[in-house]
Amino acid sequence: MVSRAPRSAAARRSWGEDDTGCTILHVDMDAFFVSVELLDRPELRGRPVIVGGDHRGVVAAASYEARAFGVHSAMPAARAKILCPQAVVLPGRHDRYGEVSREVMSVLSEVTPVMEQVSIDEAFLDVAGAVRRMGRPVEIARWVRQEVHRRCGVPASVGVAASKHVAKLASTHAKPDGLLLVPADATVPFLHSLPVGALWGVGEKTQEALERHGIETVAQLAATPVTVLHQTLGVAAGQRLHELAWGRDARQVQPTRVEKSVGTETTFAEDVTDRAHLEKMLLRQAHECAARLRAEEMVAWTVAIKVRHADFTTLSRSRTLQAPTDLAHDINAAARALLAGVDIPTAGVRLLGVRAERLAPAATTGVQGALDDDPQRALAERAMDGVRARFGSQVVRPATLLDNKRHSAFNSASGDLS
DNA sequence: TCTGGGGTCCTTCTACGG
DNA sequence: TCTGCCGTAGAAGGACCC
Repeated sequence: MVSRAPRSAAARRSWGEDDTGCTILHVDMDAFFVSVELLDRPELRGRPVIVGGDHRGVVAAASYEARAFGVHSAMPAARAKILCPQAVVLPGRHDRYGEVSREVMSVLSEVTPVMEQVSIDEAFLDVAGAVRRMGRPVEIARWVRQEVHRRCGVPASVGVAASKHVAKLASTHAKPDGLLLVPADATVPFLHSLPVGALWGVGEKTQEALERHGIETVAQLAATPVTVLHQTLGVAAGQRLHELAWGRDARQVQPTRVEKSVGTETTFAEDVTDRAHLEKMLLRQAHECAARLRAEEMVAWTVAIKVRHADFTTLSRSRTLQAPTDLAHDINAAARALLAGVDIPTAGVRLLGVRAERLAPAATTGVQGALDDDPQRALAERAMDGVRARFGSQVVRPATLLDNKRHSAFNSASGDLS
């Protein structure tokens, strides 16, 4: 996928050869979804290719040929088609991307168990324990790039540095298909060569706030008194950015991550004004959340809904349950009660979502389905998991979600229920 | 141009109990 | 009994990441 962080051409140069202490590798796949598509459809190589971007959608990934026309990820599909009308637009095959991602992560896990997968297409490695076996960090980075390409068929860029933040920025500036080492003693000069928007945590709004204070580069940010940053961005964000601007980042590579919420949301093909229609979607989403909770053997204490109006104003409502649950019945009941307290605007609802929050392990919490006084319901939902696992996710569903000529809740990924 | 879907983290506001 | 203060927790919203 295309990083949205700005890059600096000046930073894409040699910063030195000494990788002493640079044990953090950030491995980032180049235009990952497009790379996988080209792997399966080599005849598209050299052409502008866009993945995603259907009706009301945005671009998920763009080939470098498409990027030459100004196309980038998160760009509305309509805009991308105007900029590059000759692009080949593909719908996206997330199962396939997941398959290749697992192959890539398998290669990385041969280097070290101290690996933190950040997303489908990137991971951090702390190679301190692998140096004796595999060589210096830069040699390991070269091995990673070569083996990922040889075994998985997709290009990877690697950043090598003394901290996660700088390794991440290094891989960004190594793209496409490159390797960039930022030696420990080059950390501050490297950072200070970048625009402020390159820093992790500086998006559009933060950048605007900083620019109002005349801060456009990391060097200017570093020179700004931290108290000014506290006032401008809040204490936490101001402190964090000031530390990052001086190359101070003590975060460790964390091999195990604990999930804090699971959710699903759907943008309707057309804005919806019918409350019954919305409730039907909530039920579908509650079942999806619950199935994922059970698959991960977690229960949730809090249920939240998200409602985006046609004019893009977005509101959320949440409720903490009397007891944690992994049942769609409980999640749906809470979500439906929350939706009941929300006015449906005459222009309609664009997006609806359900999220299960404050997760806890089911085994140690041990209160599954406590809200539900019907034990048969829990058995039924678990039986549905078994059937889906064996015959596919579409074979069993609540009766209220069964298709008919007017309502086909499961028919469209974009959530067109009518 | 018109804005997905999956998440995390932080700030602000409010309610509540001592 | 009422009011003010303080700490804490929950809710809501916003910004950010990929």
